[in-house]
Amino acid sequence: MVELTRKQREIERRTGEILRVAKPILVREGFHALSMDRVAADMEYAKGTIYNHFPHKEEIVLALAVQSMELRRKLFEFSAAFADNSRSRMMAIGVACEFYTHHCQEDFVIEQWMRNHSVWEKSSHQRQNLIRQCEAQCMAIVSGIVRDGVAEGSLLVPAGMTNEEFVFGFWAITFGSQILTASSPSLPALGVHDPTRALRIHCATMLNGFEWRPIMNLSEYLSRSERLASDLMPRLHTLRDQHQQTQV
Amino acid sequence: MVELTRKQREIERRTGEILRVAKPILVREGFHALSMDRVAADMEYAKGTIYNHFPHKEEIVLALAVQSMELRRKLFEFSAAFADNSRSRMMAIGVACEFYTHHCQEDFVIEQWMRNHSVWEKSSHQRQNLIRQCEAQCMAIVSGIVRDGVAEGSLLVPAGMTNEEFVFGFWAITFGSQILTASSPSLPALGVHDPTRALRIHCATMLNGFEWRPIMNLSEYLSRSERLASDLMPRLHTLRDQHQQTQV
DNA sequence: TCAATTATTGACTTCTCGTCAAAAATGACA
DNA sequence: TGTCATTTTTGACGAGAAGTCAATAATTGA
Repeated sequence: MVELTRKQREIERRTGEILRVAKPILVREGFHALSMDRVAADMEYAKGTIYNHFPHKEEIVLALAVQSMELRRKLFEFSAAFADNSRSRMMAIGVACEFYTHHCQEDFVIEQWMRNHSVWEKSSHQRQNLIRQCEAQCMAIVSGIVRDGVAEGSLLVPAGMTNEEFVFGFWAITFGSQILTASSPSLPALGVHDPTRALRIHCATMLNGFEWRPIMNLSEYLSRSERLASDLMPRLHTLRDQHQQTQV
Repeated sequence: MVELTRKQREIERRTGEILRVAKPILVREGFHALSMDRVAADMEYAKGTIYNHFPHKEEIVLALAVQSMELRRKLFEFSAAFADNSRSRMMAIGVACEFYTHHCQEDFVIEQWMRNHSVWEKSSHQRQNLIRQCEAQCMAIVSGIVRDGVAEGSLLVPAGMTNEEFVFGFWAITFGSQILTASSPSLPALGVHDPTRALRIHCATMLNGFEWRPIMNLSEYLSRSERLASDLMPRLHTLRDQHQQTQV
């Protein structure tokens, strides 16, 4: 029994190693470059062994995506508890998103691959569910903040709109901005020189537009964001490094 | 000379046919399923002939993307001229985006493939530039509306923010919402039952938040959007059908 | 120690990409 | 119309990746 678990542990360890080898290939050279032969060669195992762990490379991508989504959830969990009033907590989520975009670029790239239709479709329901769960947990964290805001009386979500639909708008603008920043040929050439700052301004406008108190004017909002970011970011760095330790 | 052009025309016609054959494969079965062998077989030509037209399949995707972006631009051009005051014109752009998402789904899927890093990187600068141009034209149309709004005095873009950065927010939220709707496993399960309506509400909030006059309350905005949509949509359908005729 | 179970291996089949020499079609000119 | 240079088309081919599976090796329990 003890021996069995030793072997079992050995196998689990190798699963992690496969992911560690596959991640930079996927992130830096793309899905096409990630081949089972290559992973096997890099690890000095036979290809069949890799297939014992993952039935195809799409499953490797989803396994990586599970890690990335878990990191995101951890960042959200931590950030959501970092401030006191609901609006600041929402702003802290914004900081977490900025952190994820700028300092967890690899994970962000992986999330994009995960959202690729052909990758998603081919992978196991089990891992799909893990991702869905993680997504739901992230949503629960943020919509929880909205719920608290409503309960505090500092926010009124429009009639006929769920808290989650309220969150959806912020999710969409953050996510869309990330993708455009990463994939639109040349935002600066289009006149978009500082997408991060622009995003902050738009979020501020939305928060004010929904009258989420305390209302702040723009410069107030921006300086608070800056302060929040410099307080929160070091902690997020630690969190991220811890998370990466766990993956070994 | 006349003979030469006949041959030339024959070749151009076939380029179009390749795209017509490739489009449904890419859209319905994904990039992976789009193989040169398959296109050749479907058209009853040899593979080498297809390679005479396109050096690899990535180039086919970008050629399709050029068509899709041109359709988008046409929709924007038409919509931007459809209303009189600047805020309504901005709302008309929103309607055009909704139309594109719901009634030009194939083109939207193609745009996503175009934004895929490995596809983009491999394709010719010439086609990349066509796409960039189209993107810039779309941006120019929308930022033009913003400029007009500022000139009319019905809108004040925050200091230190370009018109394009102002547009960027709307672009991001619209685009992000489209991607999430298309790729997030189950928005309804997350509590997002009507993303389209949610998006409208968020856009309304942003427009009001930036004090783009005439300010409207939510129900006013939604009923106006609805009216604008029912006026504009039939024209956009015509426009789309015309565009598809040209591609033959 | 040995048989049963489990894990690993890499050769093999199938598929696609992208190339290129040979074959076919075209066109200009006598 | 016949000839020949040019252009276009063809499909066989090499390279390389996906995924399978029978043979081999390692591990375990008795």
